[in-house]
Amino acid sequence: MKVYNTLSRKKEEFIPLKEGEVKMYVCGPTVYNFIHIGNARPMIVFDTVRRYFEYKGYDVNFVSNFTDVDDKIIRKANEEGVTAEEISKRYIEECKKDMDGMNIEPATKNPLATEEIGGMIEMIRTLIEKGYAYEKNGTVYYRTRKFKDYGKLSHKNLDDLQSGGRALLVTGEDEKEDPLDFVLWKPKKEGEPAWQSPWGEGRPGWHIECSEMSKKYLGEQIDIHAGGEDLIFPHHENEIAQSEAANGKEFARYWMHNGFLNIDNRKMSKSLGNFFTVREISEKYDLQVLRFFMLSAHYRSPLNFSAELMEAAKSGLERIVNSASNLKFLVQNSSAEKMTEEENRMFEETSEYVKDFERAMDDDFNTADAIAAIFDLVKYINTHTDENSSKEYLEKLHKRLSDLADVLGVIVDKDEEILDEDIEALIRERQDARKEKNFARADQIRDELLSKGIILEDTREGVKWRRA
RNA sequence: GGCGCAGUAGCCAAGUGGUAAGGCGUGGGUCUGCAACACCCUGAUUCACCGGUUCAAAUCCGGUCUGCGCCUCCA
Repeated sequence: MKVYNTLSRKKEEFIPLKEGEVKMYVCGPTVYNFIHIGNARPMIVFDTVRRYFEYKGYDVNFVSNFTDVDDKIIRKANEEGVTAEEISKRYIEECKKDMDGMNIEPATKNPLATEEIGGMIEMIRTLIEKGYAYEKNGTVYYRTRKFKDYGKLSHKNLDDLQSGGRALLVTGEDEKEDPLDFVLWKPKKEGEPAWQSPWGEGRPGWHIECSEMSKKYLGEQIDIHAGGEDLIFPHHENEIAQSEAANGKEFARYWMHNGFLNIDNRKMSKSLGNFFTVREISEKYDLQVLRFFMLSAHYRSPLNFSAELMEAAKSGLERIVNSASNLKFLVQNSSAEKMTEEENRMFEETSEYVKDFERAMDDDFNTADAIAAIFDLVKYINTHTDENSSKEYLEKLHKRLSDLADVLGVIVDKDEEILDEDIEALIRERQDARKEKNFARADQIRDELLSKGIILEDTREGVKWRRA
C-alpha cells in the first residue's frame, strides 16, 4: 500500500508504527459558521482513507479537532452579542449534521481546543525549558531558527522565507527575536475569552492546539497527519517544530494533503462571491452526490466545482445505486435459492473488479480509478443478472457491490421505506388502468406519484419504484 | 523573487516507457403503450507546443506557451 508523503514528496510504502493499527490526525475546521464545500473535501477524502484502512483490517484511531477559540469566532460572537462558546457550540452541531449527510464516520475523538488548554500550557512550558521558546510581555514565541529541521515539510529554507515573505517582516512585532518566530501564547485583549497561565491571562496560538491534541489522544508519534494543502505552511511546519522539539521524536510518519477545491478555476472566497456552504448544496442535492463528486478526482489534484459537474456526478451515482436496487428487486422476485455452477463461475469472475478496486486504492487512494472498477462491476451485474438468477447469486453480487461502495462512503441502499397505503393503492390502480389500456389515467397516476417524489419504472418483472 | 502543481475526447477524469480505462453528455438502435431503467453501437491515428533520448514516449530530458496554488491563523 502506497501513500504519498509530503515530507519526501514521494509515494512511500505504508508501514504502521504498530502492526495492524493506524493513528491518524486530521486538522478540523474552525467553527465560526456553517462549513463550506472546501472544508468538506478533506473530511470526505480522509474519511475515505480511514474507511479503506478499515476495509484492509486496520484498527484506525482517528482524531480530528474542532478549533473553537479563534479571532473569527470572537468576531462573530461580538457581532451577534453572544459568547464565543455559544458560537462554537452552535456550529459544531451544524457541522456534525453536515458530516452525517456526507456519510462521514464519526471520529474516534473530536477534541475541542478550549478543553485542552492545560496540556498546551504544559507543552509551551516544556518548549521554554528546552530553549525553543521565550516570553515577552505576556506573549510566548517559538524560536524558529533554533529548530534545525524547520522547513522540512514545506521544503522552504528560512532565508528564502525571510527575503521573500515581505509580510512577515512588516508585521514582525518589535519584541520578536526574529521575524520568523511565531506565537505560542497570546495575552488577553478586552472582551476575549482567556485562560490563566504562567505568562498571565491569555489564549493559545493556533498551531500549538494540534500538537497537544494529537499528543494527548494519539501519543507523541503518529502514523498519519493530514489536512488541506494550504496547511503545509505554516501550520503543519510549525506543528512539527513544536512537537518534535518538545517530545524529542519524529512527530508524524506520513503527511497527507488534499488539493484545493476551486469554483470556476478560482479559489473559493467570499470576496469573489463564489462561496458555497455544504448546507446550501444539501438543499439542492443529496450530499451523497457531493461526496461522490469529490471522489471522482484524485485527492491531491485541484478539483473544480460547478453545477454541471454535480449533475454529471448525480447521474453517475444513480447508475451505481440503480444497479444495486435492481439486484434487490430481482431477489424479491427470484424463485431459485441456490447458486448454479454457472453463477458460481460468474461470481468468481467479478473478483477481478475487486482486485482492480484494491489496486487503485493501494496506489495512494486513487479513488477515480477505484470508481472505474465499481462501474465495471456495475456493468457486469447489469449484463449478467435477470429474473432467472438465484437469490444467493444476486445477494452475493449485491454484497460485493455495496462493500466496495461502502469504502468510498457511498450508500447504495436507500432506506426501505414502507409505502403509504394510498400510494400502494395508486400503483395498483395504475396497473389496472394499464391492463385496460387506459394510458391517460396510468400516466396521470405516475405524474401524481412523481410530484410526491416517487419514480415508477415498469419492468418485465413488474413495477419498480424509487425515491427521486 | 522563492517553492510547487497542472494542461489527455463536448465536459469530468485515470493512465508515468510498450502502443489511450471509466463516467457524464451527444447521436443511432434494442426493450417498452409511452416514459424511465438497462443493454448494444457511436467517440482522441492521439495526450498544450517545439526539440531530444529510445527499437518504442501521453509517460524520460531540455525549452516555450497557458492556467493555478503556497510563501498572510484560508481546508
